[in-house]
Amino acid sequence: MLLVQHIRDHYDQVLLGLKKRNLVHADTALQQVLALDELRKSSQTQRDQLQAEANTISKEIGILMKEGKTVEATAVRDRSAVLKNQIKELEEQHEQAEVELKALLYTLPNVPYEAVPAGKSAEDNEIVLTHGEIPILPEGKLPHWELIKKYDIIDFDLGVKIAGAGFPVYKGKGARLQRALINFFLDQALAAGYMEVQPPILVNEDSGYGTGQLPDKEGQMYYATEDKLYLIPTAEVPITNLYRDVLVNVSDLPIKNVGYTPCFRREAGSWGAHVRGLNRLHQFDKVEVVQITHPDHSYEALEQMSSYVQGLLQQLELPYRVLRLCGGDMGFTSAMTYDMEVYSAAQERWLEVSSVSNFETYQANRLKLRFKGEDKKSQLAHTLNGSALALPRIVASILENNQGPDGIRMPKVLQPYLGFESI
RNA sequence: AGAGAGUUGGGUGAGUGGCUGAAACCAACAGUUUGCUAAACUGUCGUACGGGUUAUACUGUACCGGGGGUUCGAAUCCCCCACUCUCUGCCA
Repeated sequence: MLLVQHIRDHYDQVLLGLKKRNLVHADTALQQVLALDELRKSSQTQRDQLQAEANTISKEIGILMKEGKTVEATAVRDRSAVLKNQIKELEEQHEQAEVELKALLYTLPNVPYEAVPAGKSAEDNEIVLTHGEIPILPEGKLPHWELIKKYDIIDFDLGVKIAGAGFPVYKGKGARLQRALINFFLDQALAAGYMEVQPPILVNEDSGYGTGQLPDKEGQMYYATEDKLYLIPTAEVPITNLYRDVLVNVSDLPIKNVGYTPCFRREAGSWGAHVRGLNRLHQFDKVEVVQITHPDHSYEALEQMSSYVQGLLQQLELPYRVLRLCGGDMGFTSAMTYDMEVYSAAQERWLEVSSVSNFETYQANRLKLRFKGEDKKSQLAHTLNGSALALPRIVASILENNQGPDGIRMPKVLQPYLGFESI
């Protein structure tokens, strides 16, 4: 959530930023934010003054009562009744301004960082770099959804029986590949200085608001109505919310956490072409890294996280490219996002396997995640996160890119985890 | 799931209608003392939103799990909700 103070002080910059996101009514919305804030402040000032008078009167009454001056006390009490009504009115005005202000702020996305390119859609994303050779596959190459059948390692039909479409069952070497990837990713993150956490995979409503899934994205999450809990769409939600309402010491920054969780997405309305096999699922596995940093260092951290993820892809011997998302394609809460895409050689497509973002103070403001600096004042921290990595599309590209007449070769780094060299 | 107890500042914990934004202790911070460390002593020490100021100072209001109510006045009384703990039941 944007800070009103920031909108007030950097109006033009915020406006320009929101326009980069192609937000049509940005100017109107920002003007309205300022107007509501003014109303909020003026009604508070008036209310506080009256309340101060009322408080004084109450004390006087107390003293009069003690002295047994009942008549005088009654007279003062009448004045108090008048004040009470006025206060109530101002209070309502104040509260309404606050509620409307908050509702409006919830509809405003984060302001993009200056380096974010303008643009409307994925077409306009900037390709930062491309790495690795695209393998030339022999005749008869198969897409991964054929390969998993041929080698009987992932079974979608069984998943349909148990849950439904988009809930695959991993079997034999397929299951072991999952486990190997998860362990490999976690071990790598540990080596890079992240602390491992195992968070709940169901979260309450407050957590959904904290990281920005709510309000608005509730349709994308599975919801357990009986207990009012959401299944997490990403470990970002529980891990970042560990720091909701937390005041950390500046010396503790940066905080670096990593966690493996399954992720659940309803993906309502997004099924169609290009979502075969592992390309899009309702349940998938992901290792997520989260950082909480000092505002001065968050973009360094973003670059760090980006190269960290690239390191993983290099070790897995997958050709990839890095995109800097344009204003129109970036997530609601992000100030800048890099997407990592691997090349899946049988589908002949780039597949997004990671998204690394800096949210600056946008989430921290909602979370009330602050740190106490050297000047003893508390200020909002910056939050970042990235997939490191999401499994299904990694599996898809490993299977496709490494297929050969004698089976599917496994990347060297995974072999110690797998206990076999090929499928 | 049933019964009971509880939720107070960074922590422990007092406080049952006005003198309590809140004792005391601990932690933290600053200073004094000290060859260093430690100890001792003194002081500071919640948050949010306003007013005010170049910025401080100063000042108002609110906040004792959340919401509502009673009252001139609520941490304190009443109602609803959430959460925690204990016992019983069930169970990986």
